[in-house]
Amino acid sequence: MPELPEVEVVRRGLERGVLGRTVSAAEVLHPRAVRRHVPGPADLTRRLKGRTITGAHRRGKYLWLTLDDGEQALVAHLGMSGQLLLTPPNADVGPHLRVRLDFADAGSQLRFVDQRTFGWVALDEVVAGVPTSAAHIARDPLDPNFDLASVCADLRRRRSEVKRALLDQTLVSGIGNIYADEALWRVRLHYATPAASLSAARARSLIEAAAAVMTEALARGGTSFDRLYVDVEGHQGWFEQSLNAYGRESEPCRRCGRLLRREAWANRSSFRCPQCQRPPRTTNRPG
DNA sequence: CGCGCCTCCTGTGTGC
DNA sequence: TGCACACAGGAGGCGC
Repeated sequence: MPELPEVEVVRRGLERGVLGRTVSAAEVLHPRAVRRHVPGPADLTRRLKGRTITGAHRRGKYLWLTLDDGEQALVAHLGMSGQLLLTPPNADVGPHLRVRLDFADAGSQLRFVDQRTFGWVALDEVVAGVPTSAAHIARDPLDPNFDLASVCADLRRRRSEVKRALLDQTLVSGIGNIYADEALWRVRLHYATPAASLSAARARSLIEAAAAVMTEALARGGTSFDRLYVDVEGHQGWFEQSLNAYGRESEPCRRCGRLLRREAWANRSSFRCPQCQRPPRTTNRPG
């Protein structure tokens, strides 16, 4: 499941692998993969042909390649299982290839491969440095212009559980289920704690913990928990072994030794330590 | 309008 | 062994 660190690894790979290269042809093999490109697959491939890639950018989990016309970008969201791979042109094609870009230099191909097709690619107009499809996405904690104080203030105004707020990409972007659970474990917070009940210091430490764990994950090449995340060369990341909460059901907490629990939450799973991350006190008490 | 539930999708694992 | 079903979840859409 690609979250910020995994998407950043892919972005860096693309920066090394496709900058300055000119698209000679594009093919869409599954229409669902370009559903966010409203004019349709034919329009996408026609407009990509002949364009040179000038930059590789990211905000949260959104990734985009700017083009030499100065106004358009090829935007990609990897969803659950999307991969952007640079492969030799004659490399085997698996069952999940959705979009393919050939380059005029006849070097590597850029392939969008996606088993579950929650991901997508689209050509989008860039406004104020951000594609329109990502305009609603908040800055992420690794953005130089990330405003920590402002995000903490917004977090404390939320009338929802803290984990729900962490996962809201319009509040702070880049955090998914894995790094949300890791950040909550680091600051000993239960996922159901009301966001509005956090002190300013606690809110700040939580966002800082999310930033720290994602920075550490990036340094290890990301988390390849379900083997669906790989970099542009097909290599896995190595942060899974450093996870303290996610995926560690019935394993001992690395702080206190109690066995971690997996609990159903919002149609998903949450992992927590029953000792370090106690449930919030119920708020609907008389008086 | 804020909040939270539902849905999209397919490979993998499990239980009967 | 084969079938049925639960599970994984990012995020847009929609209902309250």
